[in-house]
Amino acid sequence: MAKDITSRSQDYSQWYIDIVLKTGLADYSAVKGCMIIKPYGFAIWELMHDALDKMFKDTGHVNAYFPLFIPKSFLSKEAAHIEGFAKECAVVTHYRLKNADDGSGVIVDPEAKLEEELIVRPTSETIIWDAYRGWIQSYRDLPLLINQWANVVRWEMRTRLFLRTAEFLWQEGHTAHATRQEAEAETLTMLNIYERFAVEWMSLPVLKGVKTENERFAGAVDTYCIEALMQDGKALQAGTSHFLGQNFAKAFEVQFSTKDNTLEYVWATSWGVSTRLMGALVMAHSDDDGLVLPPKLAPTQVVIVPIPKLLPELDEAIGKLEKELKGLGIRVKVDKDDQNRPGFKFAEYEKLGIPVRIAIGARDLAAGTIEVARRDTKEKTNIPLDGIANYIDNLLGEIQRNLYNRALIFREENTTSVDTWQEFVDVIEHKGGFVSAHWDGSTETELLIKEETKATIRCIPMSNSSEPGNCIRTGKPSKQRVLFAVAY
RNA sequence: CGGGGUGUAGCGCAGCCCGGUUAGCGCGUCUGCUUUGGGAGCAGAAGGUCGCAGGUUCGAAUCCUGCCACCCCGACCA
Repeated sequence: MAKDITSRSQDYSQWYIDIVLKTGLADYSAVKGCMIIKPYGFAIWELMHDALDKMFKDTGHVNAYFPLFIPKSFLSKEAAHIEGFAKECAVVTHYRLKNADDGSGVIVDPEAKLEEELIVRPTSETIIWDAYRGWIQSYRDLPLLINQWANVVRWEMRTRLFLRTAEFLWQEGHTAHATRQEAEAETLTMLNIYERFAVEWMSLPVLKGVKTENERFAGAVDTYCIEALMQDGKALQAGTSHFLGQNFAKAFEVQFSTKDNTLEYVWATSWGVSTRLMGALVMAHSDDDGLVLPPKLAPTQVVIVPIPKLLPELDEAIGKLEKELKGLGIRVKVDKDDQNRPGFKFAEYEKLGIPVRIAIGARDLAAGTIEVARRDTKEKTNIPLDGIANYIDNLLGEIQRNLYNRALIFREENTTSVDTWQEFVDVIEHKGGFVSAHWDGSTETELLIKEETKATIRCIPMSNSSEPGNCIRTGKPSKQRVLFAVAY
């Protein structure tokens, strides 16, 4: 086991913190609840960004940037929306500092009070819809498919690295459509993109579903989500896509002329994923030795460790191998550093989660093989040098799939269908994971269950078939099962 | 906002209860030599306003008061 990482069985929460801090993904900062994303962590986020950004653009979206500050009055225009965010907004009240008269340092200049206070965006619906009013006049202006990559601030009581921080990075898509059907289709298109990203890039199985009224985004008509299961049996919402109906169009008076020359409010969606995905990535695959990264999101996919002495012919063989791998588009690093010994490097790269490690020394050269070690299974194999690049390329694909399959099996083993309250409580308390159970559809019951067990309804799965039954808690009739879990 | 914890070298800690030379230890760093197929060995060296501010005392890392910061757990939430 890694020297400096707490084991999962000992303290899961500390394990997560150790992984994040000690693999250089992130660090705490001078500001409470805010984090520094360090170069290694940011490199992973950039790979996520690039993959998602391409998917957005391939489906017709364009990027733009809206202001960090939102006039206070905007937030109060949509009643449900403000209610959802009011408690966690940072407010800018002044615009100038000055030196204190007593020389004790700088103070806020009381003379420089803003006429209208500014809210640091917790999300950008309001400022964007205020702008859309001016951009949309006719059906010819629709659809409007805009995304922005930005930071947002939500003043959380309790924060956790990546999973919940006061400031975080995300993308937020905000689209406007002429018809309800089109907006609903857009909501689902984006949900499917998130699912595809989770599965294909993060090797993360996710469940698509609809949120209950209680868990819905403030201001949305429907909130769809992808939910993932972490290794400790807790659920994590990994992405959301909202059908906003005409709520924001009405709040911000955004109307358009139809072909029939009538005035109608536009239909809207918004959707987002955040740096929280980094947390999901860590908690889905990593182990007591450190990070385990899916190859597609690994900043370095293959590391080559030469075994000293680095004689000219060994150096030459490594150079050739590096070139071949790069030729296949593989992100490869050669560690010729003479300061650290191979054993140290092995441990270090395992900690960093690099999917494939190649060791090559004089012994291998003589035998015409190299040692290939995969991070996911810890297997080491001697492979002939001949045709090695293609072998590695395939191996990366296999690791990507293996991580997904492993996580999928874990989720299946940790999804339990229950029909009695006793079973429900027992599974939530002892086994964890997703619990599929009947629910009477009322918010009161949902809140009651939450109070009694800490479990919340993660979603009403979209794959659900209707199945009559009785509510797990109240016994009232239920049309279908929903998914409960204790969540992050 | 409640409960708990921490703050001493870059990192991890001891010392504090019971005040007293020059504040220690491990890791890391630097220099040199030997090493190198799973976290190297030896020798030497550098590195500290002991979280901040007061107080008690001949004397404070240590006792007292106040403050600050961060972390963990809980309530709230993506």
